[in-house]
Amino acid sequence: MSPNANEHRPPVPERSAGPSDPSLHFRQRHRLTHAREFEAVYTANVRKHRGPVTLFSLPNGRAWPRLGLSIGSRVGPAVQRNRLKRLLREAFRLEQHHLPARADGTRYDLVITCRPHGFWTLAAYRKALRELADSAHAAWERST
RNA sequence: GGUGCGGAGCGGCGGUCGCCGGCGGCCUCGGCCGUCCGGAGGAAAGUCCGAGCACGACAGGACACGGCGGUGGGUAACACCCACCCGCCCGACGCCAGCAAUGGAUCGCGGGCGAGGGAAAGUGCCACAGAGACACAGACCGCCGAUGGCCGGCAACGGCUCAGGCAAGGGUGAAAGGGUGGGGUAAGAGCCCACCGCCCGGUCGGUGACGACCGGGGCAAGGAAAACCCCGCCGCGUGCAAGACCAAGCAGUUCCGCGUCCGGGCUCGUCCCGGGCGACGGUCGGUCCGGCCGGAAGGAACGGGUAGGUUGCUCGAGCGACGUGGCGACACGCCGCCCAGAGAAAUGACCGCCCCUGGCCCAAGGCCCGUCUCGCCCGAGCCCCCGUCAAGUGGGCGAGACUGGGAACCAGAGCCACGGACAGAACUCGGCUUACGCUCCGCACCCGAU
RNA sequence: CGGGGUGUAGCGCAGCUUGGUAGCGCGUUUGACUGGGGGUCAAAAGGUCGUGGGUUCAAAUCCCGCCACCCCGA
Repeated sequence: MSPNANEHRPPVPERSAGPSDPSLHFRQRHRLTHAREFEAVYTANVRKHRGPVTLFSLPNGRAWPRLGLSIGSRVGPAVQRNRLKRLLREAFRLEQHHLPARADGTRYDLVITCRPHGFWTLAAYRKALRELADSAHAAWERST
């Protein structure tokens, strides 16, 4: 959508998404569905920024990561908000097995918030998601 | 080809990875699987009206408050839609004037707009300007001064404008109290007359708004009700986070659940602490005996609000053909169809080919410009000529010719690129309003060719 | 989902009820006082009254639509 989206997208080699990989589902269990789960992630207060995108993180004690999205009405009208959430969900779905895991194999709950911006491409969101999750993981490893 | 009205569609095909709901399987009962089925709109938007539905309140009526307002119809209903009436505006086909370009007027015609009841029920308002602003009004500039008065004159009459008469003209203003023409008069005036307008009454036509005609009235009755108001009609409140159900737990309420003896204490209550006996409850136990435990700790019943789950939740004033009735909105009949139901919120991502659009480039062509020729129209501004006419320059339109020029525009084999409107269901419908690009279809009218 | 409010000069606000002149404070500009600044005094400039329609002779004001922002309730 933005002409300068290429600045955020050095040509990342697409990771192979063939049948050799584990499943790329995005089911109900991959989502945060209650306000108290969002509150828990917010109170942990581990957040990383990249441009207009902010990521909150909290270990969830499960074998899979979970995603929560909080896209306010300031981002745009409903069509644009829906498009942004679809892009972020797709990025999470494709990257879910490359996101960091703790030593015991458990993963993190992630909450993503955005400020208004000209939308990026899917590859740019995948790269941002991976790097932000790694950065948050490093912060948790230091604190424990 | 153009204009107007109405309707339909929204990129297509293939592949890979996914999402929501349904159905069907499998099992470790919570998940997994399926060459299975369905999956955004005309505005889903704004939330401006009208309803359904749900709960609460409610005998009936009146007041208050709010909304609506030509007439008739449509509808579940409406501030919506249809038809008609009235008023206003535009056009110029017909009309008039002009040699013509063109201009003018008002009806018929065509198109558009209108929140369009009542201002002789009442209250208030109409700034500034103006003499006067709603009062059977108003003498600023004006007009007259017939009649009466004064002066002059024998008189006819003349003068003064003192009394007074006048709403025709000027001027002010958004608006000055019917209009035009004639008579009349001292000057004037619906004072009188004709026509037009207005009001009242009647007849006829129409369901009606209203219209036509006839008769009467000399005109009294300004604007504004999207100022208050009056009249008529309509209207209970809250809204799916309405509301209903389920399990668990909690606050709370009610009921049940110790009598007796001895000792001690004090704030002397039939209170507190300790002990014995008996009953009661629980527990061990198949049962009894018995043991252990219990004494305001518990048990039973009722039971919110919030959070959770289920439901409300999509078969409905439904959609699509066809037929009938109606000018139409629409109604009826019959046949066929099932078409999203989430709940931190689904319909997406990527790749390839094609379609549309945009840009680059460009041969011929269309096209444009120029020159020449021909035809038609305008008419006296300029130049020239002239006694005038005529002709020429000039302006406009059309046709043809050019091995003349141009590449902005049209079209286009090819290449490239991003772009593909407005916009996302949240209880459901009917409207309104606003945003919006392109394609296709139907009807009506106009122009050109055949 | 429902309800309410605001939009006027660069900034903050009056004026709207009862329609006819758009005003106040700060700021800006110019001049004077001062050697200069500040300050004071004097004068001036500056407004499609958010936007599009309607009613009216006349609209910031009355009515309707739209836009933007803010607040409240569940």
